[in-house]
Amino acid sequence: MGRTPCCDKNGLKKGPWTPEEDLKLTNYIQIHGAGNWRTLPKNAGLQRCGKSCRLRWTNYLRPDIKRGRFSFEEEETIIQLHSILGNKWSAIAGRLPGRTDNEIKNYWNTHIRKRLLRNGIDPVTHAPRLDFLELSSILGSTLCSQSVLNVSNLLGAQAGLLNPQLLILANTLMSLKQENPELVLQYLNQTQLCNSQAPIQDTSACTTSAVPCTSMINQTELMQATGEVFTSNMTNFSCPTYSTLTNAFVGQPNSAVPILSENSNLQSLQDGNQNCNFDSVRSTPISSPTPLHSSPTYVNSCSTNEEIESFSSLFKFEIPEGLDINDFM
DNA sequence: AAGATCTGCAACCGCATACCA
DNA sequence: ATGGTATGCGGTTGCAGATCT
Repeated sequence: MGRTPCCDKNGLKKGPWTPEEDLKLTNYIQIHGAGNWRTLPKNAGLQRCGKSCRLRWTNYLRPDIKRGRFSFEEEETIIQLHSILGNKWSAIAGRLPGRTDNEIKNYWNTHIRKRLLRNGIDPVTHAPRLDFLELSSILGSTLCSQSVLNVSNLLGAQAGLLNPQLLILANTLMSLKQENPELVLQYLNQTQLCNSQAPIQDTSACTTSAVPCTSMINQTELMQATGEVFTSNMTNFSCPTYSTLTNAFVGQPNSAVPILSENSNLQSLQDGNQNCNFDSVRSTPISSPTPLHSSPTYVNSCSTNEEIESFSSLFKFEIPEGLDINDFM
């Protein structure tokens, strides 16, 4: 139907609201009630368009608006609702008393979306991202196999479809294993990185299928352990804590490295690895219809607890049953 | 210390839909 | 049925403050 008359007519103010304008709008609505936004600004003595007034009232001045940070419960609710409703912010806001659609939208774009991305979850589909599955598969098949293969050869022509740095990462792990297989195997056994019940030496359990080997791999720890190696090979991929590698491969030879829960992972990261940057490894989500760089903000470092927490659970998704990794190769 | 870059959020823009004459 | 207006909604922008180099 007909287009809304543009708000920016002559004499109408735009931009941030002043306290005086807020007061005028609030006073008017308290007396006359909200509604009839077209005539409201004139009646309230405001040089604003009705649209601007409505937005200001619904998103900021309304007395029932809950200000402040979102609680954990609210955040979980938003994620769940978004997985069902998509970007229906008003519908989501309807289930979160005191929160506006604009506030939820902003919070999604600035916090939740980035956290999901860091966790390897596509914020559009809420499914694990394909490139992370690929990396997981590469790492699993690489580390669990006795034979030394070039990952690019392993993937053949499909390798070009992956983030090149994923290939570098996998190749680096293979190089590490080639240079010092005993340490790698020892570490793999300690961390049960290969999900086989048998020791790594019995590689048949792993080489038959990459998927079982990579399910629920604690890859955060793997990343920590190999971070120093990456530093030498990758300019943008560095974990500055040298002790991490030595602790993992040299220290505590008799004590099994614990399989970390999310919380303990968080603690270990907080203790010494806060500056790890994995973003260079992450590629534009293949499964996402919208390019990553379309977002006005894009994380490029991990420095907050929230990010560290998210980071610690990286790769800890389960590969769905029935998913044939060969479909991607 | 200062400039560059990043981040979060309020506000705007334009399209879609509802409503009404 | 048609067309004009009001309102709702989602995407995007701009800016101030924070952080980084």
